[in-house]
Amino acid sequence: MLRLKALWEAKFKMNLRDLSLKLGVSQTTVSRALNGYPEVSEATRARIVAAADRYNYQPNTRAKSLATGRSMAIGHVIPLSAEHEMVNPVFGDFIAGAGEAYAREGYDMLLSVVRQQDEQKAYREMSSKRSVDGVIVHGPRLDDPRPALLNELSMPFVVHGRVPERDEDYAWLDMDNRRAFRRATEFLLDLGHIRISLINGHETMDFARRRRNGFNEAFEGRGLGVAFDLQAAGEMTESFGFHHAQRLLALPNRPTAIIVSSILLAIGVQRAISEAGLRMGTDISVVTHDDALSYLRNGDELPLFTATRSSVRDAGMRCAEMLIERVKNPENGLAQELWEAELILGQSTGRAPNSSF
Amino acid sequence: MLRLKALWEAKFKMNLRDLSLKLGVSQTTVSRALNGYPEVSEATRARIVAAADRYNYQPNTRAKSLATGRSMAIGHVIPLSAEHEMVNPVFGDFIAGAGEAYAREGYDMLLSVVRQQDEQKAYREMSSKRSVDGVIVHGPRLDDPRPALLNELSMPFVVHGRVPERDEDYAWLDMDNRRAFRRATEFLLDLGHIRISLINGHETMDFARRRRNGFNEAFEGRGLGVAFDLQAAGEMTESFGFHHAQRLLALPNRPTAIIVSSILLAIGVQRAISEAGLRMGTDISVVTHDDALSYLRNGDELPLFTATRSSVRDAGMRCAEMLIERVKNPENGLAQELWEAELILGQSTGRAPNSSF
DNA sequence: GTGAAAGCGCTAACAA
DNA sequence: TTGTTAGCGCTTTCAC
Repeated sequence: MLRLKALWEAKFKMNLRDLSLKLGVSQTTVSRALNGYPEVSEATRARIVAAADRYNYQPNTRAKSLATGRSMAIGHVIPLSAEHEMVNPVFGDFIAGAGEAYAREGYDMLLSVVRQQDEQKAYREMSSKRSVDGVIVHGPRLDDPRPALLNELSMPFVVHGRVPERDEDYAWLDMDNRRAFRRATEFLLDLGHIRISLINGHETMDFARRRRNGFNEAFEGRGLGVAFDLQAAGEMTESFGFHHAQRLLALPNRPTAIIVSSILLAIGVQRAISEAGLRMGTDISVVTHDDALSYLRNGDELPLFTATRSSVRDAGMRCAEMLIERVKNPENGLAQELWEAELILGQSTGRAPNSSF
Repeated sequence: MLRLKALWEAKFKMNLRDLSLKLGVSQTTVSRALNGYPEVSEATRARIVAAADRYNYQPNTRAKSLATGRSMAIGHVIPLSAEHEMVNPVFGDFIAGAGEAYAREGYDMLLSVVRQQDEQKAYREMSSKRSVDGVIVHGPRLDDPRPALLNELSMPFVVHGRVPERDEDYAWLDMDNRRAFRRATEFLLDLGHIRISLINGHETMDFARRRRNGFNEAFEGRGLGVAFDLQAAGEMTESFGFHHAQRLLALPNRPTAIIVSSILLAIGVQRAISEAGLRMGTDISVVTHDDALSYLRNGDELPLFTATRSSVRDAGMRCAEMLIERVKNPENGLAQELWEAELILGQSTGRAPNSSF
């Protein structure tokens, strides 16, 4: 049994010392060879690389980061929606993209899911425990304390989104939500819709404010008054979408189009429309956020709006790249990128039922 | 500038040595006091704890795990759907639950998002780089090589779900998918539905097989033939749900009820129903998987089926607890838990339009 | 081009 | 009850 263990250890739990002993060179040389330092003869390097690979040697990350002072990990603090205790579904897509960048660059991804009241503590801990080299900030809010906190902690970070009224002194990547919602609204106005409703998330979230601004701008740009009675903001849940859509559909002068700000809201809205016996795309147009990729693969036209699953994924990858860049070269300037939202308006966004087109 | 940095370091980058020097005791004593060892006088412990807290001292995790040999981190390897390059949306909920358990127990959560072909490499790396103490296995498949691999690597693990035909020699937690789908189908049969369709995920995924088995058992239990023409399995995407539902609805003898196996499929199905001008719950019943919590908070009846978002969250928490337990006491037996699915059938699952009820 | 030795920040025998 | 000391596995001067 003990022999078996020893054998097994010999095969798998190889460390730098073991390897250097086996090769008859010093640990230093092995380390240098494997880390691509130039002062190793090509012959030795080749021998070492071959052995490392033959014995399946991988450096112990904990030892490595203790020695280098870099943890080679990036932290993500995921806020749990307060009322709802659930994670925003776009998060999975963001992570998929970020994960790809981390894998490529040799970073680990550390996740911490916390309630909002524990958020600051989570960042402080990541900092004082030295568990990450940088963090991605998700879901910036009005008066968000995080950029200041992270600067105080000297923790490199990139914000996915922007803090309202404040986008000077930190690195961020954001979709142009205002522009996207303006374009979508204009598209519906062009089709002859006038009674257009917006079902949005709470405006403590930056993107929700920007989306409403874009929506309003479309009306103002046409010299039309904004129908404030058709705007709503709430929890981005199926239930809110369902109930609010029911309310809208029961209106004497109900909207002919609805712009929906999130996927969960959209599910509820769809259900309300279907239960009311209305046809999407005929009786009522719905512009929403969709699983674009799966439609695109089928060559379909999309019932689509703003940050689609695949663009969130791309954003995740880019945020990760920006942060890694920042961690490696802290002296470089702050990258700030505003992305054009993918916007393909199709099938479910038909004409207004009584438009003159 | 250098002075500022020193000041700052003094305030935040406190380490064990600094703290012990400041207190005039040895590092050992500080370590012992902070880690709750009994052989420290209460007076010293109190002083030390107070100072730690005053200077915001947190042990460096990398150093700690190098010294202890435990990394205090759990790994999750998230498979990216091959065709689709997206993360399954239930994943966010699972993570939320798991994250809570990790936070409570002082573990970090390490995520690695990989394409299926790189999956084994990801596990091997986690093992050889010593970055985690254990892993959660997601989405077990037919002939899944992971349990064997992880056993070979002596890496503690818990499977969320089960590997088909094989549930003896590893720890797992699964929803009783078979039973849940049988109950849901029976419920529809009781309401007078006969033409019931199942839109399922690919049967390489264990839960999909079990769900179909449950569905079929309900028919068999009533002495009814199973309508195989109404069963479909495909990618769990909105697009597949949409197109397949369109096909079903165009049938001369179209189903009066549809059981849908995932949230993305359901969105597509809803859209097809709405575009066809049919009413959910009146013309056609849909049994699906939903954002239960947001409805429950409103005291609504649920249009609900099997692993709801909140039960996935609970499963995540329990899997994490099982794994932590296993990491701490490897000699204990393998925990295996089969959970009853939450199942509240409501509003959208009305009677068959021409049933005799 | 290679190696010896110190040290990253912590824990855990072993002594006292 | 407290302190001394020797690592954990790696990187990185510095000397050869």
